Amino acid sequence: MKKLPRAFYDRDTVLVARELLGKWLVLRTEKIERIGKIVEVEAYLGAHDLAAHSSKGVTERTKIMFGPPGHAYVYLIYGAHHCLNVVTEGEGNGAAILLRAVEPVKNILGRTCGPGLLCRALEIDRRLNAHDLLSDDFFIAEPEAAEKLSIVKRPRIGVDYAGVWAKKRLRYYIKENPFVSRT
DNA sequence: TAAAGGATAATA
DNA sequence: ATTATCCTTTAT
Repeated sequence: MKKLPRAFYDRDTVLVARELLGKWLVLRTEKIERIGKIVEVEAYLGAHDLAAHSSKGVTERTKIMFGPPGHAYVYLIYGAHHCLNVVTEGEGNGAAILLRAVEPVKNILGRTCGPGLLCRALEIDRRLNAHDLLSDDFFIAEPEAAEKLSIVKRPRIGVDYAGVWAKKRLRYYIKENPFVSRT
């Protein structure tokens, strides 16, 4: 299992988002290793993207998005659910990719369709905020057997307030994969 | 379709 | 200190 290098994240966010599909999200705790295959993501392009948290500038919460690429940005939404993002591009850009769904590969609890459930299934919470994805207990890896993927582009979800940005097709998922949250 | 839930950021 | 807001889920 090959861990993705820092350089993988330090590129155009849309490109990284598309290439993240089919990769393995690996999370190790003391006793157990959980693996989920990424099947659905959304790209958040940075401070100019009104749908992204970083569009409001650097704050206590969003400063991780402006940090170096290859880090996890985990936040609590609606007081009840966690969302996992991956920081991309260079420092100061504020770009990130939201992981919306994974397909269970190993030791996954329950359903994983949707950002909140994904985090619940992998037992992700704010303790993993700002975690380095090049660490040994939480990272993204190249799958052992690369498969050919059909990728579908769709508008993002839950961002109607973002004006023209709400219509941009920055959500990507693997075609006909039963684990994507909505089609 | 609407309410829940808690942290966050803006206002004071 | 108080309030509006929120990249969702679940239940009615």
